[in-house]
Amino acid sequence: MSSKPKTRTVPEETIYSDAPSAALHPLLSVDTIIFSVIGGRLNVLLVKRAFIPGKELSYPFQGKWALVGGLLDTKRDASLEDAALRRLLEKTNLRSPYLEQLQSFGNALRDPRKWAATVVYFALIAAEGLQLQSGTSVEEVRWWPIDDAVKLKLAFDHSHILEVALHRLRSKVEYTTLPANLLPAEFTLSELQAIYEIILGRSLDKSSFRKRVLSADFVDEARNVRKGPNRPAQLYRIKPGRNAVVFPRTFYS
Amino acid sequence: MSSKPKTRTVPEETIYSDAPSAALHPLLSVDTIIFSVIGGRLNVLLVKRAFIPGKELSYPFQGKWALVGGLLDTKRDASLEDAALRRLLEKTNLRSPYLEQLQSFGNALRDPRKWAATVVYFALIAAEGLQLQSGTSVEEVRWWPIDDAVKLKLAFDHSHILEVALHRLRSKVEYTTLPANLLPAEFTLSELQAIYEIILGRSLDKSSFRKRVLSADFVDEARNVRKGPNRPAQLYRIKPGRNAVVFPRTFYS
DNA sequence: GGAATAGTGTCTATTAGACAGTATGTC
DNA sequence: GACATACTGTCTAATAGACACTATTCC
Repeated sequence: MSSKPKTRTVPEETIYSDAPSAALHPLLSVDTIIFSVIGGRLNVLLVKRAFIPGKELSYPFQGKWALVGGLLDTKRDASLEDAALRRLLEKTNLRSPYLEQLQSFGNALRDPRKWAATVVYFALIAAEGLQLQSGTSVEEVRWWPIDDAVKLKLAFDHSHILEVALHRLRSKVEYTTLPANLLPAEFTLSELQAIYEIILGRSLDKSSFRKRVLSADFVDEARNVRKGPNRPAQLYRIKPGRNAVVFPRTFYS
Repeated sequence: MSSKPKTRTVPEETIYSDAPSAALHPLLSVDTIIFSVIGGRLNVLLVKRAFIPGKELSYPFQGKWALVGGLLDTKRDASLEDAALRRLLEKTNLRSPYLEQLQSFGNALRDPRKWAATVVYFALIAAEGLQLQSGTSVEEVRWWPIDDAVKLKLAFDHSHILEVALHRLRSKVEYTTLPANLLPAEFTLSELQAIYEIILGRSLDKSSFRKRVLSADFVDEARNVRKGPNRPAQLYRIKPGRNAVVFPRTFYS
């Protein structure tokens, strides 16, 4: 996904701008919010910022929990999304199959060092069998149940960003098939329904849920069934290229 | 809305980063896409980049049409949104009552000078009675009918950005009350329906449209009526704080 | 009264939700 | 057969769309 930038770089002083001081660049970073459902609860992936004694001014919020991210590196990142994927991999050893852009945040005060902007991505992934691993400048990586995470005082304005992401997630659950990404490639409709119920925080009628999902035409029957101590359940998989279909209505009840 | 940044600025060389070359900053700009319905057609506001002889390298795409925007100025802009509003005012003399963030775009190749990212906002406004005025580095400002605008080769990746914005607009029209922002403060339901029909490119049933809008509870009856050579029409205004209500269903027909 | 647009009433088709009932596996 | 969960069928209520009808103004 990465490729070497090919731009000719014009020396900064010569870049024409109608602003008086274009050389006063802001910092630009990327952050990624990864959600997963683990043990029946919605979780978010956070990293604890390393302690680097003597660098408190230039590396703030030491020891604080934060979203996964970091400064953009124009030498190594071909695009914003590349940057987010690279940071995710570097800091947590995780590869996300896709990223959706949430929003950008930028102002003079969110970073104690200087004017800073961040482009935030988010993704839903199946947590099963993932190998997390603390990477660069990270003391610890772990999943936080969402109810605990929102009570933390995260680094920078990350608590605020998390709230925005949660709001977006909850609203998208109402009318899209996005949450299917929280499951492994093959899943049963009951498993999918459980995911919806966890995120929405209320139960849904089985019959309408199935009608809704099947008529949205975004899953294919898989070959196999899920065995258990009861009637086996048909497995489904997301149709290729359909990972966020929009339902024509929201859930009622 | 602007306030003076209060951050203490740490010299760049001392900013700790886990990236090897944090000093290689990308350019950060903001761009704004303003839509309006004029003469029964959807229009977008574009500016023509000035000719500045001898500055072709440092000020690219001279003479090309572009979205309204420019580099961020950390001295003058307290936030990304402030920056977008300031550029809009500077370059076109327009004040937008609100801005919605569309998306950010950033990669190594979209700007010939260097790695560049832009945070893009969009807004729908009522065009009537607006005084456009070409500002800084702008040779011309004007409304372009959308069908013509998409055929232009805009500066940078602005043609691509315009397509993304159009897609977002058309999809939001299906299930939100956003298009009401294209009308002046007071409007009739017939006028609102006409706006929806223009953007959707198809006609809607009057009865269902009215039921839908009124039951969404986002307009209040105004005092006045709109007079004409026929039965006068009730005027409505958007309820305070309700400028983008979501309908529980999309339009069918 | 005629023209024109505003606004309403009624019927139908669709469908979400409720909920009971049936199906199919394990033990 | 008991059980557990998968899956389906039927009824009801809500409502979007179609479309005809009425209302109110200017001329």
